[in-house]
Amino acid sequence: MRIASFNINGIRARLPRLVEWLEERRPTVACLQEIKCQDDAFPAAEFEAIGYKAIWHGQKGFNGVAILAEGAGPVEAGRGLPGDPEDEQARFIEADIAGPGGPVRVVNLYLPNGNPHPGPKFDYKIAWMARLRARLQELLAAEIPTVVVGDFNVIPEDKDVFSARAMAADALMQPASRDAYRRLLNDGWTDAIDTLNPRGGVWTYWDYQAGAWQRDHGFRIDHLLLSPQCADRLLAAGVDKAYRGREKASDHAPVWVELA
DNA sequence: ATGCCTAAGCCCCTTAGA
Repeated sequence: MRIASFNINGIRARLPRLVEWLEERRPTVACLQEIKCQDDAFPAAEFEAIGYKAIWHGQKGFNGVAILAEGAGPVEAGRGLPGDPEDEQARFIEADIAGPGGPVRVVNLYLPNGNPHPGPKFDYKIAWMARLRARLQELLAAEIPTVVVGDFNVIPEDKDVFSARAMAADALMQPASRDAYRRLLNDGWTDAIDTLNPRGGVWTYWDYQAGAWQRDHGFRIDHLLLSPQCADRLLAAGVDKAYRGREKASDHAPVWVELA
């Protein structure tokens, strides 16, 4: 099965491009971030028409996540990141997906950006990452085959950015952000793209500004983390880079992992 | 040091993104 993740930056503005990608690539599961719409505005019928059932967690104007799956569709297993009842931002949804190798839990997240650093938005990011770690530790302890995907808004190492110097002040690569991401990996999650591209130089995001796409000034912030049960089944992982170059593209490209 | 683009709210500028 192939599980994909795509920060689409507005589902209404991107719908024709998104349908195009789904039909051309046919991922088994497609996790979307930054849908930027309220629940009643989610275009579920358009996805049904091409064979995908969906669950979604939206909010007005910003954020918002969704999981699409072929066949029987996703079975929701939770929405909203546990650990802070005050947090109402729509950034987290979990589902179980039936597969030929047994069910797989898919966690789809849109981690806070955290800029500007320092400041309250950065503090929210780091606190969110601590809550995420706690939730993911529960899933590891349960030994559920799990794939955690999404826009993590963390550049894990200098090899994951076109210029570490240009981005040095950014929240995406502050030591506190990287340490929190490293702690996740140390708990037992496998970063699929990094494992298959250990020398780096793989980008998943290119800014709209300053000709970043034309200059290939990107970085890697969209990640696919595999629990040990899924890491054993890793066949391939990659970036659908060409979609970033199309008309009306998102500033992110889709990423995907293929499991046996 | 700053803006470079883009989407969406709400209503043509502001907020947020990364």
